[in-house]
Amino acid sequence: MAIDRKQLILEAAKKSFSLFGYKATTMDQVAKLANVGKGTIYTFFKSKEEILDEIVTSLIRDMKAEAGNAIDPNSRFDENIRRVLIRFLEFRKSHQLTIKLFQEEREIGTKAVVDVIQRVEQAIIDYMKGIIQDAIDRGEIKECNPEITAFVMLETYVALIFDWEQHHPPLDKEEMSDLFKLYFFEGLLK
Amino acid sequence: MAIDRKQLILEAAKKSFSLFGYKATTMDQVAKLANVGKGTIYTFFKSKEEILDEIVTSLIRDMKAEAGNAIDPNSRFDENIRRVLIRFLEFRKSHQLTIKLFQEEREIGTKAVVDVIQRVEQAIIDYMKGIIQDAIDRGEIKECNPEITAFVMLETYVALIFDWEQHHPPLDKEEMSDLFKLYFFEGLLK
DNA sequence: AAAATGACCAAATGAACAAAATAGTCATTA
DNA sequence: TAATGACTATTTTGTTCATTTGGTCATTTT
Repeated sequence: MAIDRKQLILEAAKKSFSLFGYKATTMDQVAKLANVGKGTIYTFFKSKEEILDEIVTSLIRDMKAEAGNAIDPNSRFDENIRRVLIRFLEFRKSHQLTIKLFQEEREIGTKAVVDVIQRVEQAIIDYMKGIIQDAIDRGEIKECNPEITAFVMLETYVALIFDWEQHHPPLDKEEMSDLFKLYFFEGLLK
Repeated sequence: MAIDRKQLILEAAKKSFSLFGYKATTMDQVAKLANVGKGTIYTFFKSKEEILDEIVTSLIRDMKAEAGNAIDPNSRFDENIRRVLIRFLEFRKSHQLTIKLFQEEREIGTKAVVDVIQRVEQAIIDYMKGIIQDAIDRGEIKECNPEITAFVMLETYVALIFDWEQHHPPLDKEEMSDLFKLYFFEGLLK
């Protein structure tokens, strides 16, 4: 069987995006890395952006799979949702591609990258939304808007992990977990 | 009595910063607006940045005063802290100077402006910290780290007001209030 | 004498232009 | 028929240089 050129291109692009970022990756470079002519790329993809889109689509698939593994049917809802969130953010922290893309979004703001990050974030929120809706249906938590709830939880986690550390000593996993439990599940009121 | 030249300069600078931003304001412009020679400015201030610092210091004083007015001794803690937060963010939304400065921070990232915004944010957190510590002392809420709690509350509010609206219909005050109560005070668990 | 001033300067900025690089096309090739 | 890389229109980058700017200080005004 002949080599799967499309796959070669996707892998080359992913490697280059991870190493140099989206903007700094040239199509010539991708062609060379994939050992194909540049024209070949355009028989599989409409544009550079479409390559990124396809890569991110499979990235989202991987993230969801990882998040699924984090769920333990024997644990309570609040335990599970915290584990899912941690998985998502650790995925993001441990994969070179996501690190580079988030960095490029903040520092350069390349349009295609901003769009794609938005998709990743929405995918996380949609995933959590499902879990939250289930918990409501099962009567484990109070009625609430699942989308807003997922949004607020994600924003809070991101703030605690990325922004708090800008001016304070970082929080360890244990502390994070306790804070989350206190703020979102038990509430501050005595 | 002679005109207070220092005050004239501060007012001229504040007006210009509000209208054009910090970077786009020139010292010649401030001098002209204040009807003083440029050299005079430097008998009162060491640098352009020092003018901004002094303006923001008094801005923080005003914000704290406004926040203080929002506190009603007859209301419960959670009602009060929500009102204080709303006051802070409305202050920020309704004063031309803060609008311009936050915009310049995001869009240009002028160093002096980034520093000054950080000071404003820390001032809000410190103020809330005090209120939270009081509530803990009075036994109204559970033990918690007041600084982290203030930080998370501010981040959440900002996310709901500024980020949520990017891709969703805005939340009205009533909804915001209910969400805040649910997430932070009562908790999601049944 | 003290306070105020604006001409002046070194450094920063940005407009304008040239050169290089790049995404995407298409006639040719294998 | 699938693959290719030379080619092109458009962006991006690098460079130059006139203008602008924050800040100083010798001079003027009070």
